[in-house]
Amino acid sequence: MGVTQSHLFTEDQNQLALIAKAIAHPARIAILHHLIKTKSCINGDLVLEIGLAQATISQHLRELKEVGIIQGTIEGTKINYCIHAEKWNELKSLFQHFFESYSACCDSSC
Amino acid sequence: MGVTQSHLFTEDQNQLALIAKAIAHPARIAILHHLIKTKSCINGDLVLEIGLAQATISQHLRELKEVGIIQGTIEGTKINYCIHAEKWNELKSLFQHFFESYSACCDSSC
DNA sequence: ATTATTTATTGCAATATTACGATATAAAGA
DNA sequence: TCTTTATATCGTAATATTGCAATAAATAAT
Repeated sequence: MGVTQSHLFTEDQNQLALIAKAIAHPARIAILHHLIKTKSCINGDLVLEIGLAQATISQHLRELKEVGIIQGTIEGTKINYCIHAEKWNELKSLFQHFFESYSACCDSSC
Repeated sequence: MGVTQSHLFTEDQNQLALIAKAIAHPARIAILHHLIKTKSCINGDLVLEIGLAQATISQHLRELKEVGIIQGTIEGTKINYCIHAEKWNELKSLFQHFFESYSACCDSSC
């Protein structure tokens, strides 16, 4: 028990759920917001920006990296994180399709 | 420990995270897909459609109801669930804004 | 070589999520 | 009224997530 029954669902459903899960934490949204704002691909002074411990931020960064939404390049002892543009657009259109699959037809006639 | 530090983030960040969390499970996406496909606002033969137990489906429906993305109307002993159109559009534009806040400017120059 | 800086990882505690059987509730039909 | 049908809720087990201190690893600076 307690484990998601992925085999019951389609590839698409599982994938969209995974992406949503990556976004489903305010810290990770804050990280993305900050990476977007400071286009220059800022590293982990996210620890100062956001009020969480260094280990926690690092963990959130890893989760974002795992779904491919950000990428990091080593620069001396620091690491430059930034949005992965292609992946971002991919995810963007995934969500777009999801939301548009409904909007077409219906009024709330329930 | 173990509890999300919501006070560190903005209203917007917390809200978007909550919505993402509602979508962040393939069963809930499958439910939404099914409600969209059968416009006629089908009730809980979702239990047959999806392979999960009745109690589990009911729990997922509640979570979707709690963020307002679906609504249910009692109809005898059954309940008609359907997408809540206005909320859907609200969420749609929230995600749209989020994804568009980046797409404007950047290439993956990291 | 030693020390400082930056990030990742490990281990652990607190809490949340997922799933389901059992049971409760409530209306419909016999 | 009694039974059936449909849904919700409760209790509980298994697993996942969140957060942090401590520590490791790796480069830079002295």
